[in-house]
Amino acid sequence: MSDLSSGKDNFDLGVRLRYVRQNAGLSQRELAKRAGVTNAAISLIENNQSSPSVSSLKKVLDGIPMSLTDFFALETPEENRVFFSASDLVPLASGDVSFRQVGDMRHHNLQILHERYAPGADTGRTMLQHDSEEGGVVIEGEIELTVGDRKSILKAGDAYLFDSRQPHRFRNVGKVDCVIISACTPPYL
Amino acid sequence: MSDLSSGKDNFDLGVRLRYVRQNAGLSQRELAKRAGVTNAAISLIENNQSSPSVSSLKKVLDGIPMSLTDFFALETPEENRVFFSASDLVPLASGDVSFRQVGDMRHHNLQILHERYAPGADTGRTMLQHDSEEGGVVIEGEIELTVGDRKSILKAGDAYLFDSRQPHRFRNVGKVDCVIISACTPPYL
DNA sequence: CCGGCATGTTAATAAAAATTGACAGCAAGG
DNA sequence: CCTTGCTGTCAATTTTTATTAACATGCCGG
Repeated sequence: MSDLSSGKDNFDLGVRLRYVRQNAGLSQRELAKRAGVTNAAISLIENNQSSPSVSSLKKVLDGIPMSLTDFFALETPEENRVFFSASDLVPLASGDVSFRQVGDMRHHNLQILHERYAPGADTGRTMLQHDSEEGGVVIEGEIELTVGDRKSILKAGDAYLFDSRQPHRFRNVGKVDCVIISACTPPYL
Repeated sequence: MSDLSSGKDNFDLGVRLRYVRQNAGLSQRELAKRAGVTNAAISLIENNQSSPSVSSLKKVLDGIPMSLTDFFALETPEENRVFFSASDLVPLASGDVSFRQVGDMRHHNLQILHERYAPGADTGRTMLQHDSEEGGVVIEGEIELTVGDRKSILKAGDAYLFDSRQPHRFRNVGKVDCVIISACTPPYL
């Protein structure tokens, strides 16, 4: 029942593994076979329902193949990087809401995210609140944004900007995915 | 009874953890307290008698503190590094015989090691053999070196050079630690 | 429509790691 | 000498992870 991914670590092991596995074009079962583990183990890891031992993780990565160094280095892309291909964005979360980050917040004070909300996706009943300033532009779909006591439905081309200390919440009330490009400073997630 | 450190990975998680812990000036118990784990767990990990889950390892490193990225990045020092401080040498083994390597063999064909043999330490009854050429100079203490059917006791200032395909063995028959600076090409350990 | 075959997920069990609570070694100070 | 406090290690138990063997879903061809 525990959520092993919590910890504000900016590093979600499950999401990261799923990302590199899919990037390698492998199914859970196929990777499992190559790695010498079971598909169930990979499923549990990717959903953060278990935290693999380092030796297990090494076996799994050998099946991709990828080194432990490279796997954990994804947490910290190069310091002075300027250009990022789409596949270089760092996944911070996936599922109903997915966040993919540009660059490494260790070396920057501005966080740019590619966000995708599935229909019905919601940042949650408990409103978000953090000491930053954030804004963004809706690219596809629609999103219902609540900030303090104000609420609005934004469509493609609409934008927002507010002080993140105000309680806020994103909810996709539409029928298709909603894509947003957002920025936050200082970085939050 | 399994030796989790095997795997020719050039990366001994237990040795590495012990190294960074001692570098931080912490005892197993003190680190355990800061990390919120038990000293026994740290002992087992450092001796490669258990392979920590990633979440456990993260907790331990938080107590140092050190990030997972940095911990695993030690496996891969910078590619074009020229100068190394003593504390930058990469520990490959510790205990009765300790090996500390200069730089990263991923990018070099010459392996330089700082070796230390405790009194009685021995590379083992089964002779070493590998496809390299190796040599070294004794800095402190004495070492009994057997190569093929020849055997000699080398003292500080003495040196050796031979083809590693010949079976060989190092044994400290003295009463104090023996320190050797060695080189091997292509890299072996 | 169905059957076949792929996907990812999940409950029960086996295996492995973490904790608890010891133990032995060592150095400093009575 | 003994005590005190530190170090690291280890066996037995608890807790967590990995495997086994299901199950549900989705897609494609008949």
